[in-house]
Amino acid sequence: MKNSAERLTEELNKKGLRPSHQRIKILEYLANHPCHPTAEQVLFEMKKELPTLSKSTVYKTLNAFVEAEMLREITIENNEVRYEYNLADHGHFKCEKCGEVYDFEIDFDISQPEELSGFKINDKNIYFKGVCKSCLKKKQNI
Amino acid sequence: MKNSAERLTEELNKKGLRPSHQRIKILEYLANHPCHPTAEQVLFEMKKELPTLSKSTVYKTLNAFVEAEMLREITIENNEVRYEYNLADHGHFKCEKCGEVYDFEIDFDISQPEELSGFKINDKNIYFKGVCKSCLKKKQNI
DNA sequence: TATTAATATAAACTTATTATTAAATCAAAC
DNA sequence: GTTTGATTTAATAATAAGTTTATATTAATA
Repeated sequence: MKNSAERLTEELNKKGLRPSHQRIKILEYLANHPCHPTAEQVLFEMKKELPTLSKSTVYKTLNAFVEAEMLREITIENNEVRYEYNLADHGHFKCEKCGEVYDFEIDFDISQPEELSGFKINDKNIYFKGVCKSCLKKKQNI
Repeated sequence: MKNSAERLTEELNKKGLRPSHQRIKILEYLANHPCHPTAEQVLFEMKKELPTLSKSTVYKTLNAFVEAEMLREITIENNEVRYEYNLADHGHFKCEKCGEVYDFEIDFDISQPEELSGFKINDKNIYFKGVCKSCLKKKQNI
């Protein structure tokens, strides 16, 4: 575990968030897995460790983390918000077959487009869609 | 009008869509305005010309146009789908103040990222968020 | 321990989208 | 021009899914 509960507790304290058991566990999960779960997926996953975890706690916790800039919200599809711990600029690829989201490195220091001169840019997003290697492989084996 | 009703009628016929009055008007609107409306905004706008236009017609029409690859769906926020006639690759900027969406040119021929080698890419999207020039100007005048 | 904040539970809400069905429109044949 | 059949539209209701709220309970801090 790169991110120990101790370190994450400290991180929560720094942000003025009381380090409850649930918050530490949820943050630990996101910090130590390169995943991009929806709120629903976080709930499903964390129920294994925290059987009493509730939907409202997950939503409140994730929103609090985004507010505190500990997590990043990503929008690829119009019907789901995903969360990730990785705050560094990078692109996302979503597989149309399996739904998995992959990270990829890409140069975000694109020169500011002429059309946006005088604009204040707060957030840059790049996402691709298609079929991932693993799903392409499956298809061939049919 | 760059795109006459006649030309659009032909386009609809080519795609196998009966060129109804509503379809022509909606397509005409999108083809001649560089806008990125939601279904709701299309309804609101077109009601001026087509007072009896209904929600279901707008949704069906827009979906049919996307299906026929006459319009492109764009997802920036998780709670709204926007539509545009411009099928060429370009980026989008959404202003967090006024909600307006702007187009900008950007090089999409980025070399395929290493992490995506072996992946099939069907769709590339780039969107920025921030505050547009016009809203920045307003702020200064307060 | 007292105080304050966070969680669990269930229910309610919000809102984009779709289904349904009757009426209207259109194309084509008569 | 009229009839016929199929497609499209209008209007309403229903769906569906993610998200939020109310409240009682529990946990964390001072």
